[in-house]
Amino acid sequence: MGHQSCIAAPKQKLRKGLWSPEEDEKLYNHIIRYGVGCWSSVPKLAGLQRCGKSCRLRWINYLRPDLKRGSFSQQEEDLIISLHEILGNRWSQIASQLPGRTDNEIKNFWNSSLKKKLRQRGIDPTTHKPIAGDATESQEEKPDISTIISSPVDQQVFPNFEQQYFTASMGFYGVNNNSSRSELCEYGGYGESSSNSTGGSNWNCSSVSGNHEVLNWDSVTHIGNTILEEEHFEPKFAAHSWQEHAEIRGFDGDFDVEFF
DNA sequence: AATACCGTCAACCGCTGGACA
DNA sequence: CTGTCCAGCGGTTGACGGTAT
Repeated sequence: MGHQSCIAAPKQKLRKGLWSPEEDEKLYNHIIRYGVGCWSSVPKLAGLQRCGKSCRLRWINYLRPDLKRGSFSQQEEDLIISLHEILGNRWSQIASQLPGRTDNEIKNFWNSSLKKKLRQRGIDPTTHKPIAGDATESQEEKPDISTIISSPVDQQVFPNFEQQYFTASMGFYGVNNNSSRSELCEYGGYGESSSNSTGGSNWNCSSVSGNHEVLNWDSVTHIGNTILEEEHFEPKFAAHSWQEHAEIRGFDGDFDVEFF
């Protein structure tokens, strides 16, 4: 099962290793002109001796025009840490909350820098809990995470959804514990019309376009109570309201949530 | 000056799950 | 149901540059 990775065609040997500027140019021009389509056909159409997988990676991690370059800001750093506490090593999900950053970039940043920083603060980067024997010091040095994540109780807004979280830097989030994977869903849809749904029991992330963030009301079996209430969102978090959320995000007037 | 060591980052590898025949 | 193809994901590797010895 699964697909074979970058096996060279019998006739021509596929290139590996670092990309040359010429290769970058070919790939970039091809995708700008024709779009991605099927990655496995991209190298042939673009005139590259690379496998489709390599092209895809090069585009996603380096050539994409919307990529943000340069070092991570303090806000991004805090966000990665707080998201990692919730999501673990789900780099792509973490990356989806940081516009212009790739999963690879975040993973590298985590492994080369953030892990070390957390250890220096006496925090286990895996569990995000104080390292044994270093509890006192780490408690003192640990940043006030309530400024990053808090746990609002806005049942009247989302009566069927118990897991709603506010993050000062990200906005308002719910947790989708669909099957074995939990994931964050950003709430919003401000300024949009609202409708309701009764059939579901959990949220699913939808696409985010512009400043319009919407949610899918998805039918899954349960809400991620267990994981987050027990492990992540205990009393240390203060409550925030939707109004507060709106104010922090800088919305004027009414805001609404769109269900579909 | 040489080289050993370390940190960073781009790229690869192997695996998974979805779509489809 | 099974096999194949594909995109996507996370772990790992290797190249490279900077710093220490």
